[in-house]
Amino acid sequence: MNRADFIDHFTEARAKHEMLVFFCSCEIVYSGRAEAHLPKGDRLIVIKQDGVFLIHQPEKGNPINYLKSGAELNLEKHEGHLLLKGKFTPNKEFLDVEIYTVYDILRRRLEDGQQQTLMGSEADMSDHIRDNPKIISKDFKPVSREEHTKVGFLDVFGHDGKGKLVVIECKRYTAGLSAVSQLHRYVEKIKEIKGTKKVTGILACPKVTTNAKEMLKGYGYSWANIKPPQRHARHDKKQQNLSNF
Amino acid sequence: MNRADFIDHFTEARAKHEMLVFFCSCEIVYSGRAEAHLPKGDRLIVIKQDGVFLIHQPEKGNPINYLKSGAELNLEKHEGHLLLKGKFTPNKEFLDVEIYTVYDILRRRLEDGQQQTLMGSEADMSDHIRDNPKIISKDFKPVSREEHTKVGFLDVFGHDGKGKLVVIECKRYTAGLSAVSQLHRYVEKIKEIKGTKKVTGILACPKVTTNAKEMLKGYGYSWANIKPPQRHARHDKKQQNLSNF
DNA sequence: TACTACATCTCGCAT
DNA sequence: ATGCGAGGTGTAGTA
Repeated sequence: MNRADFIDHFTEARAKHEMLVFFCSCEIVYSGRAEAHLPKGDRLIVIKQDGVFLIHQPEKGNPINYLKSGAELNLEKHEGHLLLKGKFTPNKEFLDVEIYTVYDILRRRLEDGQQQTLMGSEADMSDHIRDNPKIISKDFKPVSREEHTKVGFLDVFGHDGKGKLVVIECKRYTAGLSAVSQLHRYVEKIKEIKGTKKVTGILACPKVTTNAKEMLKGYGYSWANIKPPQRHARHDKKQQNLSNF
Repeated sequence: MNRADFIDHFTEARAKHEMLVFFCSCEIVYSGRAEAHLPKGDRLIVIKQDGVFLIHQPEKGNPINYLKSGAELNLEKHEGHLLLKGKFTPNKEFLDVEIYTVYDILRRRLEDGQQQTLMGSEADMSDHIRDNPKIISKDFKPVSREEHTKVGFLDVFGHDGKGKLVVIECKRYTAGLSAVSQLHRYVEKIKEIKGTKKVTGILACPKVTTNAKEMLKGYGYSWANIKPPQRHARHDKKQQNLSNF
């Protein structure tokens, strides 16, 4: 597309805080938390209303380059190309895009104040355990949930009714070595703070890797096979649609 | 835009593996690894050539909803709206988008086979330490780097020339509690495997959080203040441009 | 601001 | 396929 038209679109879109997307051929240099270079190719560039700057290749899910919300963007006219310079000052990050050809462009003010409601997070799991402690064991008595202390953030904390403290770490999917390390860190800290050795750990998750299971055993901790709660299992049935909401 | 035109654009774009982006008003339900609902609002929808399906709100960096590469997409005609149904079979994930209005649309086949070169990763750090062991300490002798063992993945492994084994974990930015836990896990496993207590850990990174520093000390490990190597410090100078490459 | 941990994390790599 | 850990992780929540 015409170079002068693109400059106008860019300038107006930024001034009016419109969403701006375009296809182009470009070459990219990123400098900041690392140094990166991407040779010339076709990409989708997205500039959001809040300054978010995304560059997508035609495949793969993640942007190949980006700047976060609040980035400053400037378009420089050079001979033979345009230089779109992005700057994110707080982190001293720079994203420079040498634009050779702009193929197509869209811009529009989008209105959206909606937030997504989500079910099945780790917080939902700890809620579920707190409300249904029997799924951990007959004796488990929860005391707190999602507690932020010097210890760390304990998903669920309680005792077994026989004087032994219990730390529960929830994971919504397969737990690996790092989950066991995390649990261990909490247990050790509780021991230190409470001044007792009678503390144990439970990993609550639907699956544990083999190595993690061994490591759990080595520490004398245990695994509670628990799935994250999903209220709406609509897609397991034959039919599902939006009107369920 | 016209509903029949949109259907044609969608169908052709998918058939020709073109990139397809459009602004629309829509309502969204995700079901799979969690259950989510996003009420009606204006969004940018991106469908990539490989089936990646992204839905962006007008602010914030991450897509509010998405399906990974390989998703199947189907457009159903309903009365009063279109229903764009995405399915990612491997994970039994479903993303249904009820489209009320399509404002603008772009589609094009993008050609890009380029890969980004990146400097300053954690691997670069471990390289750097291996080649310059003195930055850790006068005595440190590296033995291996980026080694996959049953223990896990050791960034750098070596000894101090006095019979003590040394495990080094690199972090490119601030190391927190989890980094110390990770290092501890490696050290403990090495002790077990080698059958010796003479093993210590070093955290190599430019910064450590206060709590992590305490935890390190508690284990008797140490911190090596090391920055990830960045060959091109162009933006620290007055001038930078793409032709440096 | 610093710190912590989740995430529909994603991604690559090695087994 | 599974396991494991990095990521320019991003993001939210809290002290």
